[in-house]
Amino acid sequence: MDDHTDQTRKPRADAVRNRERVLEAAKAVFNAGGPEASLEAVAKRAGVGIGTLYRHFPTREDLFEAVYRREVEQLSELAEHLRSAKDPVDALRRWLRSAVEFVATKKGMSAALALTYQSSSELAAFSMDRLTKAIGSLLGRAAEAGQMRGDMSPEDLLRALIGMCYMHDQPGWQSSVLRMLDVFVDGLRVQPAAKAKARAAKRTTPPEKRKR
Amino acid sequence: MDDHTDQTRKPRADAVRNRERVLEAAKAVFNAGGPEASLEAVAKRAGVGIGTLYRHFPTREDLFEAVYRREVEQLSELAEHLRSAKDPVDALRRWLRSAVEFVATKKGMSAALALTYQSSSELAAFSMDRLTKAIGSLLGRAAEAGQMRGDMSPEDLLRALIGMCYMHDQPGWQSSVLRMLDVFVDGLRVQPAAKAKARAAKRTTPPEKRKR
DNA sequence: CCAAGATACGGAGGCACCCTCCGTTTAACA
DNA sequence: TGTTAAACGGAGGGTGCCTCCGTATCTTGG
Repeated sequence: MDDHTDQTRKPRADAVRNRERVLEAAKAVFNAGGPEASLEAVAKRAGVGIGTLYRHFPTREDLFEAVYRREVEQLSELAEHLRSAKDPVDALRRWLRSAVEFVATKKGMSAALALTYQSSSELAAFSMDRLTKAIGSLLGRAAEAGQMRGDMSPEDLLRALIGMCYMHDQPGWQSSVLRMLDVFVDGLRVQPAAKAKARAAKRTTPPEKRKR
Repeated sequence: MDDHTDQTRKPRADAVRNRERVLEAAKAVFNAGGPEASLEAVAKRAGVGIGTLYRHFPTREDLFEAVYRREVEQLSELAEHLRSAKDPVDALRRWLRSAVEFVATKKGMSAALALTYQSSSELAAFSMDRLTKAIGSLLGRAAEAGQMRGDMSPEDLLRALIGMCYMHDQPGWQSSVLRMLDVFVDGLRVQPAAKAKARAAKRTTPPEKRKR
């Protein structure tokens, strides 16, 4: 009875490949057809059997969650890449734009997300954490370079971003949010004259919230 | 060709009755089983055939919308009744409590509501209007009686209410919201000493937002 | 009160999708 | 290359969706 075989086996290549394919297909199908789209359609688009889909993602919610998680991770990685951009402020701006785009493509999925978020608060925690860190990284670099106020926490910025996107049912919301974000980033920017003062305030008591 | 028959006929009694029954059943079934609940279950509970249900509400969304509208109207009517209560401040407080309860029973339906709101912005407009008027009526009476500040608009109060309920996934959110509302109403209350001043300020420039 | 016509009712039936189950295939390891 | 665990695919039973139409019921004019 050689039960010493509990050393984990390498996962099968086809399994890994298929999982990836299904995620890709699901992203496309859900974005196009909304959260009610047929899972059989997803399987067909992925070029796998329906059984395979169900083995990887036993419930519809599991699939939602996985797709969403993956995209959050991609946003997070984008922040990683943007860290090496020349202009830190521009990098932050670009990342925010990508985030808005991310929300935009999820338009049809908002109901599904509400449902998923409700059933798995762990997912909410995960994405908040990930996104906060992404923003924090970009924000921190810009602050260290002395180009931005240091008294805005990543959490605050994320909340502002979410709040702005929350009104995404009005027509033209996207450009509106983009405009607001630009204004916002400009506001965060350290004015040349005030640069020294901002650097001094970086790790001390945050200054009183400026009016208008 | 006597086409003068366009004088509207009285609607059939059974049709009216069945419509009402379906709405009642839908409310119960959706609250219990979430927005995915079977429409056939709704029909069965209402004691009507599935065909009848579909004639009255051709799509699932139509049914959602009708149920929701009806409840908003009930909230609105409650405000009407509360207008004749003795204590205007207490009336407002009671209405707010009912509104929170209304949200609470909709817990499972939040995803459906998101969906419905998205597809029919007219519904959103309707309910905002209705609820704003309901609050306005209670608020106005309390202000006229000199028991409350007159510089809070119904829209603001409604927004605050919605905002507070927006966090309804944390455990214990309901009591938290109720507590916050109490604080809020207390804050709106005119202090005996300041009563005269408040009455004077009623229709002029709002005073600076009070601290703490 | 009755007849006639308008209107609403119910549920059978066809269809799409959900999800499980298991015989077949394939990749990892020795 | 053989063995075996793991993954694959899709047939099939079940459920819910929605339409369609013969039947039942209500309103109205006489």
